[in-house]
Amino acid sequence: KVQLKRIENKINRQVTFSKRRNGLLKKAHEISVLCDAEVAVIVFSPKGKLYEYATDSRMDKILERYERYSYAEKALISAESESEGNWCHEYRKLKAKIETIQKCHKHLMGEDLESLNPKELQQLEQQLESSLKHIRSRKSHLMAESISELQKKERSLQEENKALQKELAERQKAAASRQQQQGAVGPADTDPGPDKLIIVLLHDEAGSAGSAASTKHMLPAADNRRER
Amino acid sequence: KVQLKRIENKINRQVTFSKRRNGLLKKAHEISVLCDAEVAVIVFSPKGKLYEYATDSRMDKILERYERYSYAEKALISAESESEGNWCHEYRKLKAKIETIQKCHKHLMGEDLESLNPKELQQLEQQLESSLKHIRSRKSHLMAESISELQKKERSLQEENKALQKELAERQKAAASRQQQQGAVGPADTDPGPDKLIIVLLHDEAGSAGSAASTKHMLPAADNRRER
DNA sequence: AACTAATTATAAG
DNA sequence: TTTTATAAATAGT
Repeated sequence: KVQLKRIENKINRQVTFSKRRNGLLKKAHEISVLCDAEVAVIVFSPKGKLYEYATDSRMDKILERYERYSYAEKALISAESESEGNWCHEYRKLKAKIETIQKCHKHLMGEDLESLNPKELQQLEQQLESSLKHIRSRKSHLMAESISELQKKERSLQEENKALQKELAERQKAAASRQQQQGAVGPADTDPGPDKLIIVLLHDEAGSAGSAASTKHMLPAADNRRER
Repeated sequence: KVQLKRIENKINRQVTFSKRRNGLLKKAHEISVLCDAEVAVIVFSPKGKLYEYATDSRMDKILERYERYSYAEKALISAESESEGNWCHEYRKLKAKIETIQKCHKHLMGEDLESLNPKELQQLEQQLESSLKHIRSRKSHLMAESISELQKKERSLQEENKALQKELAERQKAAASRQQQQGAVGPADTDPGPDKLIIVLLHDEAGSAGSAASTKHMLPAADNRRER
C-alpha cells in the first residue's frame, strides 16, 4: 500500500501526479453526474500549473456559491457591501448638500427668484445689503491702505528728488568753477558722480511709473501686490 | 461497470454520493501529500450541503491563487477595483466642488473677504448689486400684484357694501311703513332679512381686516397667499 | 505510453 | 453501518 507521504523521486512524483490528477478529475466528474452534485476541483501542480474541474464548467458559479455558503466569507462580504452602502449613502448626502447650496447660491446671484416667497425675498435683500456693506468696507480699507502706501512712496521719492537736485546743483557749480580754473579737460574720467546719478535715476523712473499708473486705476495697482 | 448518468434511485444516489464523496476527498488529500500539490475540492450535495477539502485547510489561499491565475476573474476583479476607484474619485470631486461653492457662498454672504484681491472684490460688489436689482424688481412685481389684487377685492367689497346699504335702507323703509299700517307686532318672526344681513356682514368684516393689514405691511399679506 | 499486478474504491446486499 | 464481490485506479515496469 502507498505511504501517505511526499514521493521523493521527482520522476515518480511527476508521473503519479499526472495519473492521480486524471483520476481525481474523473471521479469529480463522476460524482457530479451520478449524484447530481455541484463539484469544483482545483489542483496546482508542484510547478504551479493549474488543473481544474467544475460541474458544467461553471467554476465561477460554484465558487460564488461556496463563498455565499462559507461563514467567514459571508461576514466579510456583508461587511464590505455594508461599508459600500454607507459610502453610497455619504455620496448621496453630498450630492443633496451640493444641490441645496447651489440653489442658495443662485438666489444670492439674483437667479431663480420665482421660487422665493416675499418674506424670503426680503431676507435675501437684507442679506445682500449686509454683504455689500462688508464688501465696500473691505474695499475702502484696501484702497485706503493702497493710498497711504502710495503717499509714503511719493514722499520718499520727493525727498530723494530734492537730494538729487541739490547734489546735481552742487556738482554743476563745482564743475563750472573747475572749468574756470583749469580749462575744458579732466573732470570727465576722474569724477564718479555721473555713474551714480544714472543708476539712481533709473530707480526713480521705475518708481514713478508705478505711482502714475496707480493714481489712475487704483485697483489694478493694488492687485499687483498679490499673486494668483 | 457504472453508467455515467444520474442515479435515479434516491437512496442509491445518496449512498453513492456519500461513498464517492469520501473517496474524492481522500484522493484529493493523497495527491496533495504525495505529489506536493495544492488541491481544493468543493462539493455541494444535491440537498445543498457543503463538503470541502483544501490542502492545509487553506481554502481561502487556494481560491485566491486560483482567482489570480484565472484570466477572466482577474479582468473582472481589476474592472471592479477600477470602478471603485472611479467612485472614490467622484466622491473626492464632489467634496472639492462643495468646498468651492461654500467659499463662494461665504463671499456672497460678505464673509471671508480677506482672501479676495481688490479686483475680485469689485466683481463681487457688482454681482451683488446686480442680484439686488433683480431681487428688488421681483419684490416690486410681487407687491404690485398684491396691490392690484387687493384693490380688486376692495372694489368688489365696496360694491357689495353699497348693495347691502341699499337693501338695508329699503327694508327699513318697508318696516317703517308696515309699522305705521299694522302697529308694533308681526314683522320680527316673519321677516328673514336680519339673519341674512348678519351673515353678509361677517364676511365683510373678515375681508376688510385683511385689506387694512396689507396696506400697512405689504409683504406679510402677500406671504399669506403661499404655503410653507 | 502500455501493461500488469497489486491496491483501492465502491455498488450491492 | 459493515461486508464483499467487483470495478476501477494506480504503482511499478
